[in-house]
Amino acid sequence: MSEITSTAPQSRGPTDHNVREQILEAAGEHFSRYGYDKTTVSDLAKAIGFSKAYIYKFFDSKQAIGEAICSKTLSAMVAAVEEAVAGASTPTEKFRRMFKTLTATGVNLFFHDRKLHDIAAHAAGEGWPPARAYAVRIRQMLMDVVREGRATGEFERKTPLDETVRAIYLVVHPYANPLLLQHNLDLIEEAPAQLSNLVLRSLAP
Amino acid sequence: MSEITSTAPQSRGPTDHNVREQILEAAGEHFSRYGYDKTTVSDLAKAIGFSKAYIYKFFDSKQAIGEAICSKTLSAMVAAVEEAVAGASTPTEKFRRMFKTLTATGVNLFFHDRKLHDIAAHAAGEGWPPARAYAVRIRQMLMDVVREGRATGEFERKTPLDETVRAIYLVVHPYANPLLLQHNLDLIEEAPAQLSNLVLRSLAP
DNA sequence: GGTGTGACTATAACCCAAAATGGTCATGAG
DNA sequence: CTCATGACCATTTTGGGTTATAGTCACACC
Repeated sequence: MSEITSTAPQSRGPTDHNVREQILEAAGEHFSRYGYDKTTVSDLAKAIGFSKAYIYKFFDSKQAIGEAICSKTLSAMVAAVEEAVAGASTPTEKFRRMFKTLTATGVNLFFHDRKLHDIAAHAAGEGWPPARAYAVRIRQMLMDVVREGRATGEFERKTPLDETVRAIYLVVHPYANPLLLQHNLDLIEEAPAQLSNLVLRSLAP
Repeated sequence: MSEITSTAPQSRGPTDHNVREQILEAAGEHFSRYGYDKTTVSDLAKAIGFSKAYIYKFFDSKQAIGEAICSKTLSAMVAAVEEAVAGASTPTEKFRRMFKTLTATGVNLFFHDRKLHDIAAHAAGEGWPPARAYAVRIRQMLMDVVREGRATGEFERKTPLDETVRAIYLVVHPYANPLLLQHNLDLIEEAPAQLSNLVLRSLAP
């Protein structure tokens, strides 16, 4: 599972370096336990036995570290969704599972790793590259499913593909985006199924 | 334009009373100009020339005043949407206008009366009665439109009415709810039209 | 009864100096 | 040359003492 390839993840120093990984490991631990704000760069430095200054040989800023961690989190969610989709046979079922898994993993993150969720929500709100990349990835997956459904004749083909995908993404967005998801928790029980049905009705040939 | 009838709007003292209206007038002015938090109950008292204690003869709490103002705001939005819908001939067009006007008035509130928008967003987040009543009202309007569309044969009739309406409401929700709308401002240009198209496709007989 | 208030309390908001933090850089060790 | 840091600065964040605010109540006037 590779991190989400973001636009310009510019990091200083060698991209693969033992220390860089140590930093990320410590950051993952600290951010998850104490949160992004309550973790200082010095904390991370101490955790790996180096000085704070050395951290900045590998990352442009604290935010860059946050983005890397966020990237990992979102990649894990994408992986979970991909796995769920892979296990379905028809495009219809793929879409259902995609929506369901998307919200389920999001909710799971919210309740079981709140601190990491907060980072993801912040990233979504601020348009951090990993959040953008995540959104692009979701749209891609949607497009794949719709394409396949059109190929098999399961979905209608009149509406321009791009328009269809954009609209479906807009439906999914409030549940895929951590920032919005946390305001929709009271709808989580019903929303994925009901919206899946609506979307699939709109896709009927 | 009457305020949104909320569940248990319990207010003290006589429901129609000159002073009560004075309070609401002053509150509308102050909340809109300085915001809910920056307005004190004493400010309102001073504005109408009474003591703070007297305010509490008419309202249970500061929040109760806030709810009343919020109710007015949301009622105005509903009225705007109702007017737009009334001007359309077909259910299809009614739905389009409803969605469009809903987001337009919401965005307008956000940009032109930010302080009142903040109250509405807070109300939505906290589940204040006026916000709930507003949501119910929107769902009612949706149901009216869908019903009419089914009656004229413009919309499909297989899916249970209630399910259809719930799903459509879930689509509209992120743009009707002030709390969510403010996080979707970058989608405002495209969302109403594209989502309207998707919903209408799903309603096709 | 209806109208109206000053005095009171418990809690939340505010303020600001002191401490902590993000980030840089010149320099040293090997 | 690479690896690594302490000293340093500008901005934030924090602690906690003080003030302001929401809400109540007993009472006064008509």
